[in-house]
Amino acid sequence: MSKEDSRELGCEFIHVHEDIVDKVKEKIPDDDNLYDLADFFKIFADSTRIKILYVLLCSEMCVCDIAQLTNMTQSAISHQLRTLKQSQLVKARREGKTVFYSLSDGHIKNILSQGFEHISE
Amino acid sequence: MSKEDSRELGCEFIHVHEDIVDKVKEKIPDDDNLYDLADFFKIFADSTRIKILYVLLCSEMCVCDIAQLTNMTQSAISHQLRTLKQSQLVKARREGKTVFYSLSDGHIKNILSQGFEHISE
DNA sequence: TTTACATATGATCATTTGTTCATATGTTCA
DNA sequence: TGAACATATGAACAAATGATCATATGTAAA
Repeated sequence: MSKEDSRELGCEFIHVHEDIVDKVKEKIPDDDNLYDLADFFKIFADSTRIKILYVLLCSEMCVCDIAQLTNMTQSAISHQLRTLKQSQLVKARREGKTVFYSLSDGHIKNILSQGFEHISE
Repeated sequence: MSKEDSRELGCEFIHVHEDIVDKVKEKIPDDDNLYDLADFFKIFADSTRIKILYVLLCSEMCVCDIAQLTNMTQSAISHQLRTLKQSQLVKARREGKTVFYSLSDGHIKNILSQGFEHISE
């Protein structure tokens, strides 16, 4: 590797431990997986959605119940439920005029709990 | 409760199960906690940051190494490391000109793993 | 103390995201 | 069928976010 190349590459550490860097490179997940992972965490990255999930943890519920419990507009909740449904964290069941939403994934409680443990430290 | 009130409140379910709704209300975490929780998940809601964390999972590393491993600008990485440091997920150690970053929290691996399990289903 | 390098940071810009408003769809009951 | 209600949705807007660029800070060696 010429001296010009090494300048372009950046700090000296790269050259000293180039082999280590190469090994680490292999351990990084594919870009597709990383995007999916980020998208997954994005779902929990909004307090309204977290509230909805907490509410549904207790019992299935209709849209306007959730809206009331969370002090949010029916529209806002409906939009977020759509997001949650697309992410398959939530499922819907129609009963006459009302639509009941419930969790469609048993791990949600664990994920929220683990997050909670973290911020409580 | 008058008929006018009930109309304002929304769907009929509210009235039928008002007691249940009240109980659920008690189980929702405080708003402060919800915001903190959302902020916590926000950290993992970006693929660049996840990449950085994966890299640091293997070994401590300097900024430009991370930049090279992630195919990102030194500046972009530095900005994100700042975020991660403020969230106390990462700590820095200076050695001469270079600054070595490393994970400051042992749970990060678990959190990423749990997320990964999820998207692999 | 000047030079070179590693990192940090402020400003800017484009993109994404969440809410609101108005309105559409779907369902029940008179 | 039409009125009333529950939910869904598209458009618009404001706020948040992440990358880039230029430049500043900090450190070591000549």
